[in-house]
Amino acid sequence: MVQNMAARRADMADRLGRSAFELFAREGLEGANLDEIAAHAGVTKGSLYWHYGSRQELVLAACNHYYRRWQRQVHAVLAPLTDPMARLRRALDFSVRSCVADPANRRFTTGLFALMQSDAAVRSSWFQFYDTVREFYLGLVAAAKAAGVFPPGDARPRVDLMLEAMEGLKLRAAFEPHIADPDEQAAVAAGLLEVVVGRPGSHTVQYGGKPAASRRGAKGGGA
Amino acid sequence: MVQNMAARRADMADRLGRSAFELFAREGLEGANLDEIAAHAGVTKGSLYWHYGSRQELVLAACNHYYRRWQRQVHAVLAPLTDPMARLRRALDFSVRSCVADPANRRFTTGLFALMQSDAAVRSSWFQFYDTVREFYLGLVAAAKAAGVFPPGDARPRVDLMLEAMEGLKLRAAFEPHIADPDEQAAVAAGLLEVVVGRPGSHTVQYGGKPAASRRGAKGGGA
DNA sequence: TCTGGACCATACCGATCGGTACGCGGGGGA
DNA sequence: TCCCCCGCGTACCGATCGGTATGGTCCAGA
Repeated sequence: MVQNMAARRADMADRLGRSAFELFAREGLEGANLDEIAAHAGVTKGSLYWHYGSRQELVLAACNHYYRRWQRQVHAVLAPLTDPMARLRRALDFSVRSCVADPANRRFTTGLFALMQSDAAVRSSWFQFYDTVREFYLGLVAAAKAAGVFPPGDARPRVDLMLEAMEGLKLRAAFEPHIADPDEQAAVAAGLLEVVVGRPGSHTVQYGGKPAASRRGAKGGGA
Repeated sequence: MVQNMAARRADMADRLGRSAFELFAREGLEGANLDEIAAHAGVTKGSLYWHYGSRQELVLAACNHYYRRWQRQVHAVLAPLTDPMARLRRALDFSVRSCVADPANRRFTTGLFALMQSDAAVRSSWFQFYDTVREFYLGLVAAAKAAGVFPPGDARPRVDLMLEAMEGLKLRAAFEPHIADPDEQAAVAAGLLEVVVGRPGSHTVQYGGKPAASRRGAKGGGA
C-alpha cells in the first residue's frame, strides 16, 4: 500500500510533466501557463505546486519527458532493422521528419533554446540530452564502419556537423515549409547521411540497392 | 525644414528600433519590456507608441536593424579582399564568430525563432533575410567557381546545408561554450567550407598555397 | 500672432500569471 | 476509533506589462 501511494505520487508527477510538455509544445514555453497545464492534467495548481516547486522545475520535467519520448520513438523505429547502414538511414529519416513535419516539436525546442540562453539548468539538461544523441549516432556510425563503410577521418566532428545541420533544418522548416515535402525530406536526409559517412562513390560503401532518390545526386553541372 | 522634421522623425524611429534590438539581445525578446526600451532610447513609452503601433512592430523594427547591421558588418569584413576563395573563407569565419562568440546575437535570434513559430510576420521577415544571406553566399560560391574552384553538383543545397549547420552551431554554442575557442572556430569554419565547396583534394582547387592535384584539368565553369 | 498638428511625458487601466495561504477530505497507522 | 498527514482544491495576492487617455510643448505655416 505504501508503494501504491508512492506509485500514485510518481504517476501524478509524470502526468503533470507530460501535460506541461504537451501544452508547451502546443502554445510555446511562454504561452502556456500553470493553470491550464494543471487543468490539462486533471488537477489544479495546488497539486502542481505540491509536486513541483517552481515553474522552472516543471519545464525541466517537460524536458525529461521529451528526452524519454525521443529515445522511445527512435528505439521503436530502429528495432526491426539490423543492417547498420539501414539503421543509420532510418534514424536520419526519423530525425528529419521530426524536425520538419512536427510543429509541436519545433515550438518546444525553439522555446527551450530561447530559455537556454539565460537559464543554466535548462542548458545543462539539454547538454546531457545532446550528448546522448551524439553518442547514439556515433554508435550507429561505428556499427556501419564495422560493417564495411569507411567514412574518412574522425566520425565525431561529422556527427556534430550533422546534428547542427539537423537543428538548423528544424529552424528553417518554420519559415520554408516546402522542405517538409517527402522528396525534399529524402534529399535532406541524403545530404545529412553524406555529411556523416561521406559522399557515395568517394570511398568504399556497401549500403543498400536503393539508388538514393535524391536530387542532390543529379550532378548535372559539368557533364 | 520639412525634411528636417521628417529626418528627426525617422531618426527617433531608428533609435527606438536600435534600442529595442540592443535590449532584446541583452535580455531576450520576452525579457525586455517597452518601458526600458524607451528609456534606453532616451524617451518614454508615449513616444514609442507614437512611432510604433504595437510591440510586434517594434520587434520587426529590431529585426530590420539586425539585418542591416549584418549586411554592414559582412560588407566591411569582405571589403579589403578580392580573391573569391579568401572572401568565402572570411565570410565563413565572420559568420562562425558571430554565432559562437556573441551571446547577444544568440539571445536575439533564438528569441526570434521561438516567436517565429506562432508569428507569421516574424516568419516572413526572417525568411526574406535568410534569402538574402543565401543569395550572398551563392554569389561568393559562384565567384569562387569562376576563379577555378569546382565544387561538385549544385551549389544551392550545399549553401542551404551550410546555413543550417551555422544556425545549429549557434544553438550548440549556448551549451557547449568550448566551441568558441579560436582553434575550434577555425575547425568549424573549415568544416563549413568543406560543406560548400567540397573536400580539398577531391576535386580541383586552387586556393591558398594548397596545390591540389588537378585530375580533370581546367574545365571552364559555365563555358 | 494665432492655430493646428507633430511629438512626447505622465498617469493610469486592466488583464495576466507565478506563487502562496489555508482549508478539507480521505486513507493509513496506533 | 482517533489522529495525522498526504494530496489536492480554492481563493487570493502582488508584481509585471502592454496598451491607452490626456495634456503639455514646440515648431511651421497662414
